[in-house]
Amino acid sequence: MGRSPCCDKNGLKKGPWTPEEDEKLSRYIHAHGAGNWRNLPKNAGLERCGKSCRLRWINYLRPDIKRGRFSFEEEETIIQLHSVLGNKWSAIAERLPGRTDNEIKNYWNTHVRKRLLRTGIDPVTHAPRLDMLDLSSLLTSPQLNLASLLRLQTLLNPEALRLAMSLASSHGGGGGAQLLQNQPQAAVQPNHFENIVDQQIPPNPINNDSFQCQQMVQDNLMGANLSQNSSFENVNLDSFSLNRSPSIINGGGEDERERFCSDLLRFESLNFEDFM
DNA sequence: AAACAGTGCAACCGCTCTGAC
DNA sequence: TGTCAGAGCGGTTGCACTGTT
Repeated sequence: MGRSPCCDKNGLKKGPWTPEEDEKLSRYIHAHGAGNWRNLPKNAGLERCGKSCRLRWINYLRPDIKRGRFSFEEEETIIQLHSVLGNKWSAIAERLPGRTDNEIKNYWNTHVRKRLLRTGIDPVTHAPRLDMLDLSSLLTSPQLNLASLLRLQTLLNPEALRLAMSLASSHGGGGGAQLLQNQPQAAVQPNHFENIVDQQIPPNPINNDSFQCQQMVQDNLMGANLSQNSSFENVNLDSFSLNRSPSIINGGGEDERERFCSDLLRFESLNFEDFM
C-alpha cells in the first residue's frame, strides 16, 4: 500500500502488515505498553520503523477500535464537529469513541465531502456554495420578509448574508437590508460557542429523534476544547428540527443519508415556511 | 466471462508542532 | 537554546473490491 517504501534504505519492511507482524506488535504492547516507538520495533522483533508500528497500533490494532460502517449519528457528529474544528481529525476522533483520526479523515474525503459537494454545501466552510444559489429568486419570493431573514441569518455564512443583503438592496429591499445590518451584533458575531451550549433545547415529543440528535451534538460540543477562532457560526440548533424517520437514525441507506443531509444543510432546498 | 472503470481504504511520506531534557 | 522523540496533519499512493460494459 501507499507510495514506495522510504525505509528500504534502512532494510526495514514497508507495506501491508502480515498477521504475524500484527501478533508480534500486539503481544509486545500488551506486555510492555506503547511508547518509545523508536526502540519498540527492535525490542518486538519487527523489521519496521517505529512510526509504522505506531500507526499500525493506533489505526488498526488498538483493542478499542470500532470497525465497520459509520452510523448516521457518527456521520452527523463528524459534520458538526468539522464545522467547528475544521480538519482537526484527532480532535474530532476524541468525540467519536473507537474511531481513529485516519479513519475519520478517509471517511470524510471519500464519503462526506463528496456528499456535501453533491448537495451544494462547501465542505470547507459548511456554507451553501454561492455559485449554486439563486438568491435573486429567493429574495423576490413573496414569502420573504424581515422576520424570516432574521431567523435565517442564524444559519447563514456571513458571506452569503452580505450577498443577500446586497441583492436585497438592489431589489428595492434596502429597508430590510438596513434593518438587518442594525440588528444587535450578538446575533451575527461568529464563534460564540457558549451561545450554542447554553441553549436549552426542550424535548420535542413529536420529533424526539431530532432532539436526540441535537442533544448528541450538544453533548459532543460541550466537551470540545474550542478555539475562539473557530469557524462555527452562531447556529441555532433549534432550526434543525427536521422530521426524520427512525429507520434513518438507525443506519439508513446512502440515499436516505444524502437526502437527510441535503435537507439539513442544503440552503437552496430549505423550506422557508418552516422558518416563518 | 473478461476487461475496464470507479471507489474505498490502509498505509505511506514529508512536514510542523510540542514537550522533555 | 538546541536537540530529539513523539504526535498530528495534509496529501498521496496503489491494492482490493465492486460495478459496468
